[in-house]
Amino acid sequence: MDLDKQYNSKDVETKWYTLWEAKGYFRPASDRSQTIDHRPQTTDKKKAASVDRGLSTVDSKYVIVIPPPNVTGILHMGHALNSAIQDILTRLNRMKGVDTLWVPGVDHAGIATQNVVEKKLAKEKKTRWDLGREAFLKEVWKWKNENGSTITRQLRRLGSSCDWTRERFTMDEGLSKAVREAFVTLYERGLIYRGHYIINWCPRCQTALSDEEAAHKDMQGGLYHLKYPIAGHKPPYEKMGEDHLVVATTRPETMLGDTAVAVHPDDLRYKHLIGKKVVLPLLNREIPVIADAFVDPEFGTGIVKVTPAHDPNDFAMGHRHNLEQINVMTPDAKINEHGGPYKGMDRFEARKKILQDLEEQGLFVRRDSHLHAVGHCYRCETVVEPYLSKQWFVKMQPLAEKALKAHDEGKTVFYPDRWTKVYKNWLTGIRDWCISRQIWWGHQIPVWYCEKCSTEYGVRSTAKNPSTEAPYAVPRTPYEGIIVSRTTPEKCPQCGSKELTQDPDVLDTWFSSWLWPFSTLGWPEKTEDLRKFYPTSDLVTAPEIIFFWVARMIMAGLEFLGEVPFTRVHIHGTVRAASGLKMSKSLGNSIDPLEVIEEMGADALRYSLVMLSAQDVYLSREKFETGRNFTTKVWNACRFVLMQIGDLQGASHDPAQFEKDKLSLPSRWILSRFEEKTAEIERLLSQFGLAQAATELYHLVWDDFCDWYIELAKPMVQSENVALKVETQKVLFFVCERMLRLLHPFMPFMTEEIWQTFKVKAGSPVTWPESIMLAAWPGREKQSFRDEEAQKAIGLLQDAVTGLRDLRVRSQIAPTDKLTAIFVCKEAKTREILNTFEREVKVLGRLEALQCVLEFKKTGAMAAHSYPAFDVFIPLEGIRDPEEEKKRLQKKIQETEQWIKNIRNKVENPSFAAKAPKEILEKEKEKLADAEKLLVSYQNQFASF
RNA sequence: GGGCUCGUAGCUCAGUUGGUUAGAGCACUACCUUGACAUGGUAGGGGUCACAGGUUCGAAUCCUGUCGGGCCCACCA
Repeated sequence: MDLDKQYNSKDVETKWYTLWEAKGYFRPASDRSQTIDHRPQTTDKKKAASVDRGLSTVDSKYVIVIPPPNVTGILHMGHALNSAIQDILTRLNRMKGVDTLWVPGVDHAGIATQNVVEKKLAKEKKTRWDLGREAFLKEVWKWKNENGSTITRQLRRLGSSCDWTRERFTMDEGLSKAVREAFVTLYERGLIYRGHYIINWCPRCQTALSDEEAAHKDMQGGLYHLKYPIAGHKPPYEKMGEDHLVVATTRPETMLGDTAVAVHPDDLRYKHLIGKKVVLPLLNREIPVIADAFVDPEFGTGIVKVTPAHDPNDFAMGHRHNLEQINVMTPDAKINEHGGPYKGMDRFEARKKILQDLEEQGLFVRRDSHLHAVGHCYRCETVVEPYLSKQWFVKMQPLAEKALKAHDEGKTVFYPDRWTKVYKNWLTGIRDWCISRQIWWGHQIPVWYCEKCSTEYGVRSTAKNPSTEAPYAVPRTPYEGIIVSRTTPEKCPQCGSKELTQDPDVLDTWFSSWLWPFSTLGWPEKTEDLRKFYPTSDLVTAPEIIFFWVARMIMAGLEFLGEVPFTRVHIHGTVRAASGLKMSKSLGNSIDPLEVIEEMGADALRYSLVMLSAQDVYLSREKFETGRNFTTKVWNACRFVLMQIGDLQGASHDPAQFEKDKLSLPSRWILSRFEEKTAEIERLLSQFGLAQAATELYHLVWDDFCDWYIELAKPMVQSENVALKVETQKVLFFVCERMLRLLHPFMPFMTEEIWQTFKVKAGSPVTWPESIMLAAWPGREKQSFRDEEAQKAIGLLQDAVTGLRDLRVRSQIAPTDKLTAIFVCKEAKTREILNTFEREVKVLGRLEALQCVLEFKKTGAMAAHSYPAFDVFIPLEGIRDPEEEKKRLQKKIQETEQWIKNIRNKVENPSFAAKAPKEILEKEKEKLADAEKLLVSYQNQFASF
């Protein structure tokens, strides 16, 4: 019945998690056949009526949206923090009796997963092309089935109480259906188009990426200045603007695709050259000099080489001037047949060779060191290439407008608020979303091309000038020869041909993730879950995911269901290594959450993380010790309580069992303290202040409960006064049980383990829920124990005891020596209180006897400690170092005088009296009185030397 | 270039809408293996709240500027 001396996190965690899941506690209450009574039970009906049972919100629901982790992922600290926060919110609401749902799952992580499997194949010297699409996909599924549940298994280790019966995967049948529905719906609404544009291309993954997937990093690179001869001139080229122009570029290899050179139309230096031709070196192609306002005359020479197929700006310029687009690269970033002699070279190899060749021809001017942002593939870190290709896009502006409107109507709220701006800015300047990926693992685009009436994927042949497919000129009717369909079509509706080919590309993984809040609930079917749980309540995620996911989910929710998918968005900090860098495996600075769980337990991990999460979390191993020590403290405190209460009959968690006025002061105090802090914690939690709430709880448990109440209770439970003894046992039990419930969302495992023992202890006739998970959250109960008087009294007691302890240390009196102390207090009230606490002060201050007197003259060797309300003296064999003592007192006197001066200045300032609130004024006056009393005490002491 | 954020004890950070003599954890010093707990207890030392102005009776907190970190966004080659 009692708890083991040491907490065994491993066994306890497995035991309870298995049971919780088996019993269906993770499922929403409305799903379970038996109704669970969340109310604390009481045997006294009359008193019960006065207690708020926390049932008022039973009709409401709480649904949290979890970011689906990547199927290839393993749990890292970011997940751990994210899941800990979500689990706290979930457990909290469940305890409040709210119908609570948390749907878990993973996304298929198209590129990442495909990379993993391709790497595996590479070991057997095979590529996906060797296998073919179908066989390759089989391999990926095989891999997924074998390895894809790692992360969800790890989430369980953390204690995440998600409803695993509803677990989803973005490639599930249902979610795939949702993806098709979304695609086709958007297409029908004219919000999806296919176009020939510059996109971010990863040469290693060989696929297009969205703008968000190309992470820009500042890199020190070169800005190369090159000479382009003006047509008709011969080397040497020495007169800039007459026989040649100088252009600057960071990517010299793209010059192979140059189709113009541009200057600003008003740039007088070059006006005469507009319309003339220059000769593209190495390839000896004549290209025109054009005028375009995009060119910044201030930058470099004011002349830009224009490569429409390899740079988004040049692409736009190319459109304005009807320039040819010459793609000089193959999908794996080698120079293609348009690159003449450089064909077959890798882009960086070609760069070197080109610079070398230019140098030989006297066309290389110089290289400047240049810091610029270079895009990198977020999955493999390869430098992405702006690349011209035909891709599918979602037209974002109409979607973004809805999201912005919803936000203005107050339908979405960010915590903390500053992220609102980030969100809105992104939406305001949003660009179209490239959703097609040239990989195989994912949702294949539900578009079919008729082999008869459309050649080569339909539109490509008709698009000689891609400008006819500008993003905001989307045809209202489907492209001819293109079939966009929710189901696999059998024949072409135009010509009846059965020779149909599905678009080989798949959709961006986020195109399935952005549907998550409703696709997981069954959409597009009109399911019961969807009706009941949509829209959801909260989303908890990290800032880096706002664009990828949060904003897009909001847009999707509004577009497909007409409602925001969640109202509150909680953005927590990023987890970083102590060095400030992002934690990542490749940097070797990561701390594996599972190792921490093994070593210290999941509860310690969770508590530490949450306490640190007020801002970005900078982690080092030692930081987990705080949580570990705290869990140990809780364990031991509960162990003590269990030992003390023995076989107490009728131990109950019913607040109605106590009559405030009849309790001892310490009990009144701890009950008051708990009530006060519980309200505070409730307040903090309601505004997502989890870190602050965890800190409050930490101090409540450690400082108030363990350091003071338990110490005060020790003499009381050993008292011969049976009534006092039993009362104290009951309060210990009551407070401790309540503490466990407050702690449960933060440290689920240990609290359950202890609580079950408590439950056994409580015995009949009190009935308890089966698990602490189903017990009531104490935050909403009626306030009935607030007790100013007790708080004041215990404050005095704490001063008295602390003062005595201080005296002992300062006077070097052995802790075991019993002493007699004299308390001098002017006020009868204070004397009365100290007298009441005689027993407690004696025990905690290790006294043999104590006296409370009105006045006292120090005689002989005595040490003293002063408080505004009283002085305390103890006899002393001999003062160790009188000079030290004198100095100390002098310092104290000085400090106090300064203090008094400060308050005087304040209080006696007429403006203060006129303008400050009365409360503050009163407080200041009290302070002044206290300070003056203190000063007198110090001066008296000093005088006695 | 734009935006956000931070600068408080040796270290990591709390500090609500301005109002106790600015707090905690770790580290440090001294004492304590006391029957819940040494992953502990008691007591103590340690801070011009980055800097300079301003608003105010009153500023760590609000405003302006400066310096110094970090992050995000951005198509200037």
